[in-house]
Amino acid sequence: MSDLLERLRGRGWRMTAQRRVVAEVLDGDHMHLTADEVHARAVDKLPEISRATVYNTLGEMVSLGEVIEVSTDHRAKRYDPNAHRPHQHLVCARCGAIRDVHPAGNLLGDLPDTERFGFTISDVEVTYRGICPNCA
Amino acid sequence: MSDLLERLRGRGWRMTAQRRVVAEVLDGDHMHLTADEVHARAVDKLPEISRATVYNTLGEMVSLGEVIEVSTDHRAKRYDPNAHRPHQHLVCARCGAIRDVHPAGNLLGDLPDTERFGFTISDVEVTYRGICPNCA
DNA sequence: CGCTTGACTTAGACAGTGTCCATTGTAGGA
DNA sequence: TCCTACAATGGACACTGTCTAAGTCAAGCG
Repeated sequence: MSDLLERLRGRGWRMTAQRRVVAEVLDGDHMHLTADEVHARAVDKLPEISRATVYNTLGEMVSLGEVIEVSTDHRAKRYDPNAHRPHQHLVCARCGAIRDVHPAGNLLGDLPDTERFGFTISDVEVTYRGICPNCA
Repeated sequence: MSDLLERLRGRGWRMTAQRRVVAEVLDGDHMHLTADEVHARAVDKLPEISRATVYNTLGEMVSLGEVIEVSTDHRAKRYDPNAHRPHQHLVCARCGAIRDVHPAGNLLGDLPDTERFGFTISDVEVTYRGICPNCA
């Protein structure tokens, strides 16, 4: 049922009820939750789970590369379990809705050598902003 | 001396000592200060300026499109007075150094219609991440 | 199967960043 | 110069995230 959980188990993660619940919440149908939203949903399944545990667990998942941290608004980080298909984000400036998108071009290649200032570039993060159909 | 100040004056901004100081800080040592850093520098010039005023003033400058809000790390917002030449940012993953860069391609065009989900897209924000020469 | 141990969880205090509000001050026009 | 609307003040508050000390438990081992 939970791919995410499978992969984590395979990495020698000690499996606890708390971690299972966090993984389930992320893997469920809700995308791009904040840490506190994850915590709220986790509490529904496991009332005594603490905020710190959710933060720790999310942080570990990010370190393991199983989850991506996104900050599209300038507020709380959001967690995106879709870490295995590279993608970018499209955000509604009005309601904050977020969609995963897959740009065509070679984003890394768009930056000429003369604009790299000796940096070794490893990653490009793109956020498209606009107004979604509902808000238009 | 201060283009920024000129432009703001031209928009009918009520000119106060506080706003002048904030504009000078941004236009001076320029480059990607956080709000609290701006406040610290402003206090050097005008000791009684309050934190709230700096936050308000920066917010107004952003609304007027004279300054851009950047959040490259996932911590404090930074303020970029270089709002009139469209540009993106290159960030060192280790030391946090930030450089303005000017990518070649048509970033907006990179997103095919089929990936727009009915959004009216108005803006693209790109952050290149890597390691700077000093940290390498 | 029960022990042992070190990793995990907990609750709550704390820190950083940003916002709000009631009050006081003041820029700029009449 | 005086008025008034707009701006600044400062301190409380809210949100997000981190840390710590103490208790708990998963999982390997005998």
